[in-house]
Amino acid sequence: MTTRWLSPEEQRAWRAYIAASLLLEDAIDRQLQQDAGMPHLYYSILSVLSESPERRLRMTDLAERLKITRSRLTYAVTRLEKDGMVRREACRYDKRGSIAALTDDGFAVLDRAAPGHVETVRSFLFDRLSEEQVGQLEEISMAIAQGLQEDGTRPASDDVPWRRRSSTACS
Amino acid sequence: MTTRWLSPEEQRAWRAYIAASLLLEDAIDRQLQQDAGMPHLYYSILSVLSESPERRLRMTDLAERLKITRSRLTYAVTRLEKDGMVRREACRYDKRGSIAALTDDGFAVLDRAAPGHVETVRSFLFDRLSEEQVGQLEEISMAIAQGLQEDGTRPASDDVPWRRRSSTACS
DNA sequence: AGAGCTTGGTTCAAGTTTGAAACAAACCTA
DNA sequence: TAGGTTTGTTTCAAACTTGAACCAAGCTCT
Repeated sequence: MTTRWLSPEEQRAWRAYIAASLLLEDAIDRQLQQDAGMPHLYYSILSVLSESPERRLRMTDLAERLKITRSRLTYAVTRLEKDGMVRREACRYDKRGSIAALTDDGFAVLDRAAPGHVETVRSFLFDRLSEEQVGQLEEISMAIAQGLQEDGTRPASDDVPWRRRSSTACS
Repeated sequence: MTTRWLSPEEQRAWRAYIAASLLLEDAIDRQLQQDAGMPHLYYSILSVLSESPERRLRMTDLAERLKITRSRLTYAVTRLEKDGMVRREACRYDKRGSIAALTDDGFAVLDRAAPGHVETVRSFLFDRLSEEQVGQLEEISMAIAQGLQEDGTRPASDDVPWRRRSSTACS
């Protein structure tokens, strides 16, 4: 089967996209590292927890929401716990389970960092896009995410990467 | 000054975008790691080099094109050199300079991996988007990247003799 | 010419991510 | 109910990234 190479338009879109996502993540990471002493992912963990019932969530659910591996989450939560932003609790329904709970300190840090973070996202992203483009970005992102989440086991070819499923993500 | 929080639409777009970019990079990294034994960035390095005149580029130019730090590039090129995909050469115009050159082995690896990579990008990205959306994605990405690059610290004028334009292919 | 600034690139330590392997609890099922 | 499988989480080593510090070579100005 002969390769369907990218058209010039696709080529341009792909390169622009790669560049933009690298630069944006970078800028956000830098800002949060500066102002909150943690990378974007860690901030997102606090953020998701803060919106969850009782400000706590099971590790697996948290990983699922954030679209990251369990192992990566374990490391991150360990660090956040060390810093007193999060506390681990046992799950009483399932003794295997572990629950991450946002501490008051964690909430305070989040609260302090939020305005700066939003400002950054706004100035680097939304201030540059028209209202229409915001809608387009959402649709495009949803389409991409959907394709990557739909349940593993694809027909035939087994060297195609698969991905875990879940609903929507975080800040 | 009171924070301009994200509107519900912006919120949704942001979260969808974060999820999509994480998932996509992840899928691509996994595919390339599988099929070419290297992460996406490393593949991109080979790809950019392969399209450069004489298949070589100065470290700084390479870093600039890829939107990564010099330090990160140094590490990556060291690894690629160890694997024989890239060779470092001295720059004769500027004795400080170091040039990364793609080896024949590197080119061969790139050549073998390219179809699978393109197929992945296509199936996870372009197959899910309409032609219109591809255009939108490019415009949105350009807008974002532009804002993040015109970032003070870089004087616009550049008369360096060995600076050149890139052509086509998929990084 | 040479002091002092800038640029190109690497180095180093600390932090993060990855994927596979290890464990333990929960869930079957014969 | 023992044995096997699946599920939730952590652990470990190896790979990668970060940012600051460093060094050498070019540049500027006097």
